Amino acid sequence: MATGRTHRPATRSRGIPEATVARLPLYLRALTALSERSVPTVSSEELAAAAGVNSAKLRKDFSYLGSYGTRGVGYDVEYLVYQISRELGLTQDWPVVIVGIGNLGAALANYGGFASRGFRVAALIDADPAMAGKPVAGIPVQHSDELEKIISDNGVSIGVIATPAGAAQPVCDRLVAAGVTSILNFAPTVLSVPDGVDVRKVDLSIELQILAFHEQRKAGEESEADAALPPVGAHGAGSAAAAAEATGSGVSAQAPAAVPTDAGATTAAPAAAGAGSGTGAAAAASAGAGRKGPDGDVPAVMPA
Amino acid sequence: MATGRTHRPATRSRGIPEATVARLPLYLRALTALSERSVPTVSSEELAAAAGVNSAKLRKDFSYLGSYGTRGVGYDVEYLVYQISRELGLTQDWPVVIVGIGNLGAALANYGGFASRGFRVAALIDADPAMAGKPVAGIPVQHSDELEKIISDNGVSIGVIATPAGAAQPVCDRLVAAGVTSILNFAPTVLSVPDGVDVRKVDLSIELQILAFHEQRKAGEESEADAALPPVGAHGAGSAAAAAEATGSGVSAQAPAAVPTDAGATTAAPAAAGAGSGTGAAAAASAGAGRKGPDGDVPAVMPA
DNA sequence: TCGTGTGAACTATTTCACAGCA
DNA sequence: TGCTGTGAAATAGTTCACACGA
Repeated sequence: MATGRTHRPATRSRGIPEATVARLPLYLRALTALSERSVPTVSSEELAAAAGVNSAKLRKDFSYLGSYGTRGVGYDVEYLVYQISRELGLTQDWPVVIVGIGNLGAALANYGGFASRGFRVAALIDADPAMAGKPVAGIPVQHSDELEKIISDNGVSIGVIATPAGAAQPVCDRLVAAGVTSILNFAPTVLSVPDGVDVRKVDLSIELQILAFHEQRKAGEESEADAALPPVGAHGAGSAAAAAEATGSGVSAQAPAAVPTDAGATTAAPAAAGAGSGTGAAAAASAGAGRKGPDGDVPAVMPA
Repeated sequence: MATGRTHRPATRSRGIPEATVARLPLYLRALTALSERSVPTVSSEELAAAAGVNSAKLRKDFSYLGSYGTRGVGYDVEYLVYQISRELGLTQDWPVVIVGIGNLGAALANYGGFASRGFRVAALIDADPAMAGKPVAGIPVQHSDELEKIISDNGVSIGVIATPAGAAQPVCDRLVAAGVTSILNFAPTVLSVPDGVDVRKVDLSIELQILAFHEQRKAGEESEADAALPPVGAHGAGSAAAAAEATGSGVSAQAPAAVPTDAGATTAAPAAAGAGSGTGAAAAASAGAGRKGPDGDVPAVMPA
């Protein structure tokens, strides 16, 4: 593998920035809501507000798709819904399989937004024989032995992994071998996939940790300097609407802004520890002496 | 606020970039795994592989935390686990409440990684009286009437919303009013919160749509002159994919790289359509005339 | 007159590449 | 000798601000 350092001619894709692609679903949702209310047109300002972004960004995003608006007026809701749907590939049907029908898998299977927008749950797969045949969300669970057959029979190219961490990689490998080229991973593991396969991950634990980081900062700031922000006792600021005004003002800064959900995707972890491990138990000697750390104790952070 | 464009002394936070913060949990997980295997030290190369990033990025990330490595050797696993945990604020206990104990809420409550790493499920809350008292994951569900009391009694500052979309904003408002300053939202809605409150969202539908976008690109590249795309009687613009160009045959490129999970957070949608709606059924007249689109019909994209 | 579309400026993030320490 | 730590260069993404068309 190695070879060049994966320079890659850079973000191919017709040129729509990833950041923009990630926001299209947001716009689409807001537009769909407007459409349902039969609103004929929206301005970038209004739509941006509904989608939770600022209008300049929205206009820039749309500019990558083409010129679908009308100066002095705004955007035609229906037309834009169509254009974005098409751009996202939602005008076609995407059969998906969900592997791992535990609590989470069942929740995903029942998730309404799943069926809408072109996604169709082609099958629910679980390794537990006892689950086989049991209907979840109206769909009978199938045993994982069938995985390959299901994938090819249905032309599935998107797989959702909701298995325990340990089973994720093996399942992923099988999915990929069977032809899946896009994976949504809910298991707390870094998946290694061949080039050309996309992986996106959703990780509760990571999200919480990011929140904790900011939460900790807030707490520290209280006493430090600016008091304004977190108003004592309970109750958070009141200003809710305040921010309104649009653009400027509010903003707020400490907004998480944009944080990668990431996706080791494609490139994927190359060597990924792979070998090694052989070490096995051994080294009960515990870890390093008290390195620079004045504290040898070390925390806890119990593993999952 | 208004004043300068919210310059804010800049990202307060000691200066650790958001992108880095978002990766710390990843490193932590990899390190914890190594720690369990009693591996004493790791090089940036190894750890990076395990975390699914490249070593340069990892070293740069760590450099924001301080100089915790040893040249020529690597990083002391235990020590690094501690440092990152501390940085993320995981050395303290974070009580969290999960609101909305449906399929998803139950899955979250049962999620192991939840309890670990300093997070503790302080309470499960649901609006359905029938749920009250029923234990989920060993914790009895409490009625939402108790929400405020639970928040303050337990000093909860992090809330998880797993309710249906419609209930999300009201629940969010109550959580915030009760003192919660960090919210993890699983409901497919843009939450509006006051300044100082962080919101992160996890949205299955959005992730799938992003995958679909890339999947579509892959399909189109295969045959270059897209054929499979949506014929659709309507369809305004022509060229659709076409442009693709394909650049590097090797495809690859379309790696999602880093895409924001985002978080409208803070600023949040101000006006957000709010009112309106009253329109109700009315306007069956359908939307605007056939604007530039030669197609008045418009697609489907059924709403959720 | 109003709001889109967009070049340009600015900010954030990633990658390079190499000096320097254990 | 090997690997960290980090300026500097290269990219990516956001925001500004304003010309232009309906």
